Amino acid sequence: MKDVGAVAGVSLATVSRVVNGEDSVRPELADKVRAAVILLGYRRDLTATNLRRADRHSASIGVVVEDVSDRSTRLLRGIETVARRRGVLPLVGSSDEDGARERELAEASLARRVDGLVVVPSGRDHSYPQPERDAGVAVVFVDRPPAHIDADCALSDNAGGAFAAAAHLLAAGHRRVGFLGGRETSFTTRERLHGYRRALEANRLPFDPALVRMGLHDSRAASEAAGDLLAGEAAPTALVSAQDVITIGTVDRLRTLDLRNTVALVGFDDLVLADAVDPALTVVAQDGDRLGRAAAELLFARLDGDRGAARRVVVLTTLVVRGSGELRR
Amino acid sequence: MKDVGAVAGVSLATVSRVVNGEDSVRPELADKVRAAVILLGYRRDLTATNLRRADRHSASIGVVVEDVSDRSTRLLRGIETVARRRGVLPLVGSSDEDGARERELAEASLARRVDGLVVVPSGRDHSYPQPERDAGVAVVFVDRPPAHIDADCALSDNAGGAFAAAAHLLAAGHRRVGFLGGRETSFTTRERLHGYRRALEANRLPFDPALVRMGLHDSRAASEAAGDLLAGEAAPTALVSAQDVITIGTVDRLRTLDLRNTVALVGFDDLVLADAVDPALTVVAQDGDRLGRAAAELLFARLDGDRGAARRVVVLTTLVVRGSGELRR
DNA sequence: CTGAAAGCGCTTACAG
DNA sequence: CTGAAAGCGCTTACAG
Repeated sequence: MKDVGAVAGVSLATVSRVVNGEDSVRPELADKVRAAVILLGYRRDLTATNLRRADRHSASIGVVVEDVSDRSTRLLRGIETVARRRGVLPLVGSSDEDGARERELAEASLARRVDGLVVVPSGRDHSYPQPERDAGVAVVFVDRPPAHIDADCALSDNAGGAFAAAAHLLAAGHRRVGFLGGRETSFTTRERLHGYRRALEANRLPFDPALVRMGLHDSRAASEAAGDLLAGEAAPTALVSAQDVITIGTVDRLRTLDLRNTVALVGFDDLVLADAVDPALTVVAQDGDRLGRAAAELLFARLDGDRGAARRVVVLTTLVVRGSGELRR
Repeated sequence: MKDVGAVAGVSLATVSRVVNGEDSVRPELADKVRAAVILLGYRRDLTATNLRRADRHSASIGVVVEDVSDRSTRLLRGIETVARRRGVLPLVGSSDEDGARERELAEASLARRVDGLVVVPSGRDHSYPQPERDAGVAVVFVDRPPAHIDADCALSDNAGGAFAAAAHLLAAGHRRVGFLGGRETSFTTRERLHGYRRALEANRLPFDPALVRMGLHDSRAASEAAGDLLAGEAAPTALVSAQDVITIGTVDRLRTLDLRNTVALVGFDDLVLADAVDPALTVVAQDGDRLGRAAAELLFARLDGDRGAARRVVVLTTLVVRGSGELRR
């Protein structure tokens, strides 16, 4: 900027004013400055701008997701979409569900003076951004509620989705509907189990633990659990899978057992080839993009001055009917 | 930092030294400083650090991909993995294959003084980061080669993968192998077509344009093209699909035509439920994670002082045999 | 309308 | 070993 001023024959302050689009500078001087800017290929240093500026906005936010290459991709895109409208760029990191890493990543963003933070919480305590929050950094959690901090949060309607999945199967006449779930330490898993139970209740059916398998962490475990369940005395005639990897394992097992056209299945989370499988997969689809947008909107509302109580936004799921869930009893 | 100094009863310079882990400070003073840091919840402002520091490293890089929620997810993860080892955080953006947006995003990163830039190039001219590059910012392109700039680049072995796909089908006895490709403006598409042609040549078969459909931009177009191809006089007995969306459309059409166990298929890019489809999908899998890691390694090598000529790294693909590609003629 | 100067939060020679 | 001071690239009252 100093150099630009030298070339244009004006002070550094004038260059700053032109670069910032102030209209107080005489047009001919402004033109000279702009010419010098182009000549020198000058680009303003936003980090310095940010350091000096009164509002101190870095136009970047920190985003800590579970895994940028997996579950969180659409979420990230949703956040990006909203952020871009404001010229804000996300700094991203994958926590891999590790609370310590989550915190490290969040603090790494904070050290770079982000204006806000969106976190998919993994650890047991999410109070760590409180100091920055008090200093005006917006903090929003997404996909799961945080612990030990009263902050905004955007969630998927996990219970509602699982309810819809189970209710759909019950409506098709099934009375023995199994549930294949992930680890019960997971908030989303618990919510989905809860939705399943509510659907049973609504149909005046008892909750039968013999129809439920939890703690399935990958598709292999899911495949085994499904095989187990289906080999039992009073095997279920329909299954709810609470996660994409579980659905994959279950589909595999139904195929092996030649039960794919016999045992109905509704999965939670949509899958790319869901249409190509036989029968095509009926699923409860989450709207990751909207979830991300909701989180980003909560965040920017805070940056825009919203001082209200912490809000919780729930994004609805959609039942996508394709075939596997419509096999009648 | 000023406040910390006041509380600890030392100068700002001493605080800086302690925070930076210099061992020149007397232990008792250092302890006082650390106590004050904790007391005040002080966290260093990396942006200010970066502004003053001699080396001027911001410990962040810019990453512009096609779409964080789609094709580029594993790539992004690979970059993140390598960057994290160095405490570097990526600023990410999706270009949606729009050259102007790509440039905007890259420049937005550059304005935030990133140490390097990884770009999946979309536009026609990628010389825009040259000024910063001259100033020491590392610039690497990935997935496609850039134009009008002589820079490092990490690519998938598109030609080799397509060669392997076609050769695999030819080895199974097929003589009429079709090719379903995307837009020919795309570098990867052209490379894949080229690999397919090389496989024909290697088997002394002529290239027959009647067996090729290009410009397929989504699964619906692919489905139609596949139907078209298979309805012809001398329909192919095997197909190579050059992209994931094309594979999805093709699988759908083969199923509709009841040809899925008759016409062999090898797809480019792996898919989540590839195992669950009947027959399971044989594909040429790209290693997006490694591609991203390769790009990041090129970048950090430059930051570490590598001044050699621009390098091009090619990441190999893998043929994953599952069934659809092993149907014999 | 324009410039000289202070200062954002830091680091780093330079003295002492 | 420690501190006072200069300065990184900018913005912004304050004069003129």
